[in-house]
Amino acid sequence: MRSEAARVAILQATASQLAARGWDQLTIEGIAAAAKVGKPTIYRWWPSKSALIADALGEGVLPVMAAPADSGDLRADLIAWLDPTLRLADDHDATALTRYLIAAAAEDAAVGERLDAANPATRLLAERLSQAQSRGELAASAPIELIGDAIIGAFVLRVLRRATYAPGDAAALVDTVLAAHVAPGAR
Amino acid sequence: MRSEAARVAILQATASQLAARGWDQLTIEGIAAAAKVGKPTIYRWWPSKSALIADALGEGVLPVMAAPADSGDLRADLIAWLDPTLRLADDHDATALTRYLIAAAAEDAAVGERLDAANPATRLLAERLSQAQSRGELAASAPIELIGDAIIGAFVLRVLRRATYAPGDAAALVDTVLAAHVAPGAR
Amino acid sequence: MRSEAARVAILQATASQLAARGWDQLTIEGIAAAAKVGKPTIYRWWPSKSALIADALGEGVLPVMAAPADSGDLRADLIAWLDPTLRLADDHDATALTRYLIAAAAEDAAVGERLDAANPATRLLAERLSQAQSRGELAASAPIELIGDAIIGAFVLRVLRRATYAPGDAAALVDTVLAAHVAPGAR
Amino acid sequence: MRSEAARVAILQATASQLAARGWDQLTIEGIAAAAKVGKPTIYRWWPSKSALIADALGEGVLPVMAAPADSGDLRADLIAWLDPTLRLADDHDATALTRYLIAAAAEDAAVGERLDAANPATRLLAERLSQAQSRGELAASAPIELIGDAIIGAFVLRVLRRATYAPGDAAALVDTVLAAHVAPGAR
DNA sequence: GATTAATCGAGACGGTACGTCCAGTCTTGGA
DNA sequence: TCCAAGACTGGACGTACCGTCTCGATTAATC
Repeated sequence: MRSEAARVAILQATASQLAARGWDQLTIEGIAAAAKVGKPTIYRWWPSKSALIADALGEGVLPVMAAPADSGDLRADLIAWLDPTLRLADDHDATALTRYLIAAAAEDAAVGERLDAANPATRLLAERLSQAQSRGELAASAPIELIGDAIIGAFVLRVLRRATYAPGDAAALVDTVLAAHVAPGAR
Repeated sequence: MRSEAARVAILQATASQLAARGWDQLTIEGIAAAAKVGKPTIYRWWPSKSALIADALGEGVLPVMAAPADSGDLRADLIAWLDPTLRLADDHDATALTRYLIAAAAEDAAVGERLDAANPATRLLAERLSQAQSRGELAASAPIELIGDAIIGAFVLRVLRRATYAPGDAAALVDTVLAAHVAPGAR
Repeated sequence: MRSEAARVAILQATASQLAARGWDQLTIEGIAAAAKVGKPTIYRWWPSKSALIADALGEGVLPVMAAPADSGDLRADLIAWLDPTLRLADDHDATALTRYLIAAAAEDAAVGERLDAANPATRLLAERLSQAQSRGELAASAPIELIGDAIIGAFVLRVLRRATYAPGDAAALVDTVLAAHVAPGAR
Repeated sequence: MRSEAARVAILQATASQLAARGWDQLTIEGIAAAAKVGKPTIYRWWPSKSALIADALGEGVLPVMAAPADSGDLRADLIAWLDPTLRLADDHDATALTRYLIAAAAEDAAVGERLDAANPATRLLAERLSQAQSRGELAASAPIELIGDAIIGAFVLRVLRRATYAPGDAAALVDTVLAAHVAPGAR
């Protein structure tokens, strides 16, 4: 019978080890030791490091990004949400976990899909956009998913590039991607 | 005196091993064997796997993406350039190298920077956009770099997500990102 | 729980590799391969090559020298035992293992002690001498250990020097060392 | 033309490195560095570590044992010479070089022969014995070489065994080996 | 006294083995 | 009965030396 306590301990250990040491340095042995569990217990239930991370993502053990606020002004909300995020990307330690997850996603399809499904950023952004759409703030024809991809993709790229932050970046990005779809009378 | 033959053989072996086995499975030992070189020769000159890849990128040993054509119609050119790329992203084998490079970039800052600098996609796209700008096809105020980030970032995200291709994706993405900046009379 | 099979295989591989290749050429890697064992298994239980040899000596895996016969005539028995041994010392291949063990003993105290304790030559010679002593063939005051050291030491020296054998050497050595201690009426 | 300065520096470095680190840890690279000489300069003139040591022995760069005194009383002289030597053998650091040379001799025939030829102990002991013989202190029939082998062999064995010193050992050994050959009226 | 050939130092090369870490499998003993 | 603990085979790690090889720089002997 599978021990729930062990399962949780393992996923939490996975998360903390990933945050602390990175994808490459993440070892099953280390996770087992941190979770006070035998290695075979891990191998019994998960086939690989990636599967562990995919599961840890699903479990919400890995940290979470806040949702954009909903003040009624989509543009302002998105900028307010994006700006500190881009600023944070300057700090390579703060984005370390992001990068580790990107690496994991690049290596393993399951992590990629799970990361996408579990990632609050993607989901919450989509929700905010579709809210705006239902209110008429955004054109009905606006391709919500693509807009999300463009914004988050640009963020990912900046993280990978270790880009430096400049004030106005967030506004420029939001405007670039959003401008074409703002409903005529919305402003 | 450093042996140029060894240097080239090592970088080429790095590229071919990376393409064949992926970032995680990439071993210095394997590279050394493939390059018919002693391990210490590699360690003498490169501190890590990442440094090898960064160098291989600089050397142009890793494959290259074509430039968008310049027919005079920016939108059409970008779509023609982007569409097959997105379609290709359906094929997980074809994008494997892309994903390996993303993983490497996520793990190592040097690779990230080099990948950005050496990546023809980023550069060529920027050139095409700035050409369009100088012709008045694109608004003078258009943030070329951000537009590039949004497009390529969306592509990266789809590769990570193993998204499936749908006809029209390329056009939608280009329109989303570009629409706000097309010069008034340009269409 | 330690694997007995692995332990024995490793000690036997050590012995055969030592005999075949010598102390200097003895590699842990080679032993591991010959014993079909992982290197870490060796390092888990033995800190060094020397410790392996010391253990192999204790296990009796390394070859053994016959005891001197006991015909009642000490001098004749010792000569009969020593003569073929000295003759053999002419053959550098036959004494190779002896030399390897000397080298190992010189490098490592544990091997030295174990070699002394496990070496049947020392022990059997001492037993034969003390038998002779209890029978009155040898003076009660005879320093058995020193006599043993002198005989075996001379042998070791000849092996190191790659001395050539001459008939009568054995008798001369036995007489030199023993004469002073033969009990007056024993002959 | 061969550089004499380099030759001497190399042999001295060999000697000091051997004394300092032992036979096993003796590296050509270390010798070259200590002698401020390129490795090929060593390989040009000596085929192996052993050859270096054999040469260093011939050069007298390696330390030397004193001759037994000649007071006219052979037994007393030998004991006086042997006793401090055996006592010294208790100190494992002091005998380290002896053991290293034994190891080298065991591994390499050339060193064995050279060690024997160059070793003052063997030679000086033989000289002292033959002096005693010519004076009639020792029987004309005494096998000088064997007596030497027995004494020095016993010493070597004690060094290998890391035996502890007991007062009287020297006297007992000398008596054991010598008693049979002291000329009747000599005492 | 200049030229030329040998030898020098330095150190990179292809390799082998080192001793370590971790992977993933298997076995055992205690809960 | 299940699981922690941990030993097992195996393979890659990054390092130390091996013995060989090119390099220029420096001598030493010949011309």
